[in-house]
Amino acid sequence: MSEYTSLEKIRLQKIEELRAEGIEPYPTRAERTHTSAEAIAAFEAAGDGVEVKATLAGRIRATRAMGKLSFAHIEDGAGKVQLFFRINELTQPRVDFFNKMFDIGDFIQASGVMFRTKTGEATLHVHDFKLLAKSVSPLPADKDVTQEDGTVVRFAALEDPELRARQRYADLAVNPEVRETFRKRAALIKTLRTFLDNHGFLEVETPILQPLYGGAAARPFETHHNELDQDMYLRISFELYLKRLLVGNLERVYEIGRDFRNEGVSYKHNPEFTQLEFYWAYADYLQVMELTEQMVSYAAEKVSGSTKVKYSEHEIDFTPPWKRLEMRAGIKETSGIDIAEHPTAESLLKAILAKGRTPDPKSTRGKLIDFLLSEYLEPTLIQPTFLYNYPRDISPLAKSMPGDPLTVERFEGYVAGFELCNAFTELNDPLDQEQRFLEMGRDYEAGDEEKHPMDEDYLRAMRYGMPPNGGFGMGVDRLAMLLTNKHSIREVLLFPALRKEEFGE
RNA sequence: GGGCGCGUAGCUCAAUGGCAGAGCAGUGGCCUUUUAAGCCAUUGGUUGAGAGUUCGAAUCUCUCCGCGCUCACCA
Repeated sequence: MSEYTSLEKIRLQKIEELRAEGIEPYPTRAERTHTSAEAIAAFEAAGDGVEVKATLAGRIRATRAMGKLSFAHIEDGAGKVQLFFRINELTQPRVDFFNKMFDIGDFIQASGVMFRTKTGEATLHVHDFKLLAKSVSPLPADKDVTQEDGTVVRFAALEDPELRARQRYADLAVNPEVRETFRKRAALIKTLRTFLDNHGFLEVETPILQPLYGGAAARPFETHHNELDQDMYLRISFELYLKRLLVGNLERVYEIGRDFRNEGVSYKHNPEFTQLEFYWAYADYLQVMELTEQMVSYAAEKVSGSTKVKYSEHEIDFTPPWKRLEMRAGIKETSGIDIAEHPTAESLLKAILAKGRTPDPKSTRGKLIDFLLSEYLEPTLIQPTFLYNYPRDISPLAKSMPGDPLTVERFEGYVAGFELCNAFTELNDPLDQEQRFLEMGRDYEAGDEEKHPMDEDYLRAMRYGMPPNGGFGMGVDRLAMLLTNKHSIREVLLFPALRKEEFGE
């Protein structure tokens, strides 16, 4: 345990004094009749001369002592309300007791009658009060005031992004808009569930701890089961397990849960993130496209109140239909390179080098196309756009287009210049799938660390027969960013991954 | 992992080679309708850690730690 600061020592001293006076600083039970918002609403609704009694409970956020009277603001889950202490009802020693022993950050219970102050604020006139929990460490100091025009001005807010993420509890305690962000996030996830439930999808849970990983090109976290003496992996996607369920005649399934990828961290990547995947029997990627724009616009409407949301300097319009752009055309338009004219990696690499760009020279053709996509096309895709038809060699689980074996029926949804979702007409041919795994295995030999291992059980499932189907995956955190106007994934994760903190011994 | 930047009181920030400061928070006092309450007084620092240069380092150099931005990576 680290040393207490001088401010903390003063508060610890107060705790001792309270106990010496027979006052428990952490009493077991609390009472309240109204939340702050309920008390104010009841007061506003009551007619003149009607007394509104209330017992409130919350955390002290500001105090203003004036000798024979004191004001304080407390905050609870519903908002803030002002308390008014006066010697007439409480006696001077009780007012002094409040001023001396209560600090910002303490939890208090106060009973009294609602009234309006000279400045018009609905306030609890306190007749009795009680400490509910003493705060030892001062919250990161923060004061704000709502001005007459309704704007909130914040003074000395807690802003350090590291501290805010590491001590999210303090961030939440002092920054109400952070609480609002996470309420919106919860609403988003609930909305996605409702939408899929209403469309006949069954929510399922598949293993997070897996003997073999797959379904995406990513490096996994590895762990070990002691009793089984077996290496295990944290899943990098849900895909292969959800598609096993289609074999089992569950026609529409979805899962919302955590994926883990042992890779870099950035404003749009966290090592664990929330993924939504669904698989839809007898549908293809075009039907999935339509369901996607419906689902996302529905979520935007429910969470933000409109299918148009402000993001940075843009207004993103999720109203269907979204723009559809064939990937080849989009790349040609933005980079000037027509990938169809370059059927080999060598030829395409030459064309890119001629532009003065330098991709990894060992890249496959698919990787080069992806390079063009992210370098030229992706930043231009601000409004929701479906890019469709992808090269086969970077899509080992997607079905080829009839008559064009090198292209697969796949789309990705882009918004605000980043990838939001990824979907395809799923490969359901077990022999083709085995071939793709083998190709991936060869790439793996060549040193790529992100290739699919052969999943024999998945192939066994496929051999029983899998209905044709469309599959879909979406980064829920990224959608949460879009709907809350946040520009880092850390802002929509309560506890984002951070380097381990060193505490003194 | 590479590049750039940042780290000063509990919080937000000054001080660019010459006495480490302000506002808020805290502590003591005055104050019966305040709301960033006000007024008077006052506490609080190993300037992220360590080493070096210098008469003198928050400031310059090096190493380390942490964070941010960015590149790579992330089909």
